Amino acid sequence: MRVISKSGEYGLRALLYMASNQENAGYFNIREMSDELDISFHFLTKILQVLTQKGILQSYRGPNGGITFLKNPEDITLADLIRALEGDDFFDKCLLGLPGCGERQPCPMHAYWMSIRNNLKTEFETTTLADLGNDTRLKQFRLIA
Amino acid sequence: MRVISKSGEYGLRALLYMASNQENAGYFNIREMSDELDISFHFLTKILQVLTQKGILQSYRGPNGGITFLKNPEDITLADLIRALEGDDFFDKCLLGLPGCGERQPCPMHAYWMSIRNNLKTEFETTTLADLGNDTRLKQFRLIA
DNA sequence: TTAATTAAAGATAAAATACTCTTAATTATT
DNA sequence: AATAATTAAGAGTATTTTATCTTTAATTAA
Repeated sequence: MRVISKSGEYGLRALLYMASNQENAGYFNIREMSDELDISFHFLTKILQVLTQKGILQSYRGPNGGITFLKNPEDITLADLIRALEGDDFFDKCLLGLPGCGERQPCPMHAYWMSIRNNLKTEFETTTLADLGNDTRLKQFRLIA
Repeated sequence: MRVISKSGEYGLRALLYMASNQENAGYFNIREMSDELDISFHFLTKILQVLTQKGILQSYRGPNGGITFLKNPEDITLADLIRALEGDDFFDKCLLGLPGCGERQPCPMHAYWMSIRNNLKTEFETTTLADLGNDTRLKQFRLIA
């Protein structure tokens, strides 16, 4: 089950990395992060730009510039991040992909899937980056098979 | 959230259709089904072939041929169907897409995601086509916006 | 003024997905 | 035996999505 795209994966990895290296102070240099996380610099830059536009991160140009959190990690939920990178309707799609499926015209899977989807949504909405980042320091951001 | 591919959607729609029209007896003609469900005949044929190879359906060639259930709808779970069409590792993938992520080398999201994933898996493993097909007769297989 | 950085937009490449076409095999009917 | 109706199988094509790269602009520090 591919739940999120590469953009989502990279964004999540980047934010977890940042959340677990907050002592860093100042701005995170994107080039360094992209090296560290083994993500294409330009691709990562674009992803972080989106998160900046969505009000999750804050950027600063010029020497010693970079990015940092605008909202605190305690206030950024997994759902925020995923909605920003995968689209606002992420948690609202019909399992069968039928156009027009909804309360008024439910598809055969509607009620069943909605309940599952809502559980997932709740889970993601109540988990913050801080929750995840806490003991992340010890863990792997890059695993090589 | 796109959980399943078009193949998965089409396969699920087709099986729900069949499960809710069992009085039909005999074999379901694929051409008719593809018309009814508005799915390309050749594409649907291929999907159903996979399900036949996986031992979920049974086919019969020649005049009045078609497909029917090999296993009973009460014995086909959503998980069976999805595994057949999306791959056996559907419920086992790392949220971050990291190679080598597992118990021995967990990624930062591992424990968290595994628990969510397992709930979903259990849900899908305990829901059969019969459960879903029961009152499907009344519902829409094609919704037009 | 220069160098270091992110911003932005567009171009390209690669991969995955979706779909189509053709031919073969099987079966019923005549 | 011949024909027509079907699914099987595999190859081929098209489309879409995802990922990446390139270039230029804007901003800032030194």
